[in-house]
Amino acid sequence: MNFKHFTKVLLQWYPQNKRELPWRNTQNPYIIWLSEIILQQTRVAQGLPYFHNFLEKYPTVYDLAAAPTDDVLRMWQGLGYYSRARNLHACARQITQEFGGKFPDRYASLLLLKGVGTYTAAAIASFAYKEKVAVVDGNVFRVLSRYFGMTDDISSPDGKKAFQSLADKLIPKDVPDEFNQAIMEFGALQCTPKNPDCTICPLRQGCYARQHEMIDMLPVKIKKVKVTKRYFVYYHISCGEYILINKRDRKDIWEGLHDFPMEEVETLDTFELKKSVLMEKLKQFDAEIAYNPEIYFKHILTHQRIFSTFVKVQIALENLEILHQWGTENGWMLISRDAFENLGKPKLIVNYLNDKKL
DNA sequence: GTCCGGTAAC
DNA sequence: GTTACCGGAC
Repeated sequence: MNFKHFTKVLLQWYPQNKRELPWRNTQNPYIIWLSEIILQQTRVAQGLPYFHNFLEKYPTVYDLAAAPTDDVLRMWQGLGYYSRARNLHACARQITQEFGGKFPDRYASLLLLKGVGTYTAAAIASFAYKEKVAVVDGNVFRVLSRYFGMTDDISSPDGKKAFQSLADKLIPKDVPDEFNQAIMEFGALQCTPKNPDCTICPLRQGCYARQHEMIDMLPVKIKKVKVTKRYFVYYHISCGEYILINKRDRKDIWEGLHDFPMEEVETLDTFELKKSVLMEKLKQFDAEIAYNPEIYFKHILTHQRIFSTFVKVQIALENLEILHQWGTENGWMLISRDAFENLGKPKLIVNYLNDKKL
């Protein structure tokens, strides 16, 4: 395994490259805790002035606990994620009221604190008490996934566990605090999210991502696209050998593909043919209409779930000319079945035409 | 405009 | 298990 090499290089790299930051070189849990809460979701440069302001105004956890919540929130102004400030304050009161003013000194007990999750508990436990528990933050995901070629999804709980497990195997028992600082600093300064300079990387030998040209693909983070539901009512309007079709335009799915005239509705449950604007217009034609609301197609895209029904309209041949005119006015085309066959269509339409559900 | 990121609440 | 929370960098 490369474990030994990885850890050795990191521990060697860190003292030569680390930034001098005010919360390093202290084992005061209050200072470490304060800095870690501020640094959650926040870059060092942005958090630094807040850290100084807080420590000046609240030198001890008692000062912070005694402050009005409004003051704490005012101090936090501009830093974002304001639940952190509320939790910071609640945690300070927790410490003074439930823990006699003394921070818990073990990972498991630190997790009981408001606003302290696995990362922050590990950071405090290792930095203040040298407990051998690995921090896993965004930097650690990146460094480990790239060096070891770990493709687990970091946005899933299982993926997070896999990284925690690996980090816990890597962390040395003699200098767990140094290791935690080193791997995060390495991620922040050397193994950066974008354009890392691998030519000067001390871990380039043995780096999986570099050897496999996967720097830009790691870590794997599966985007949680929110799936929206949409409801389409399609009108399959034919006249002899001709059908009325629609070319889909920009700013929506299936740009440039062909489908039918349609109406998008809020939900199919309450859709009624007699309320349809299109049906109203179709009344001018001599037509035969078939619609079964029981039958619908479900179509799944990455970010959309489409439910659609089809209204079949057969128009008398003598209406061909006026149908063509009406279609043109609406930006549709009246073309032969054969011609439609040769146009690109969404899978949903193809499924319908193939009678998948009808 | 897109990406980034710990925790708690849902 | 999934989502809301915020501001800054690019």
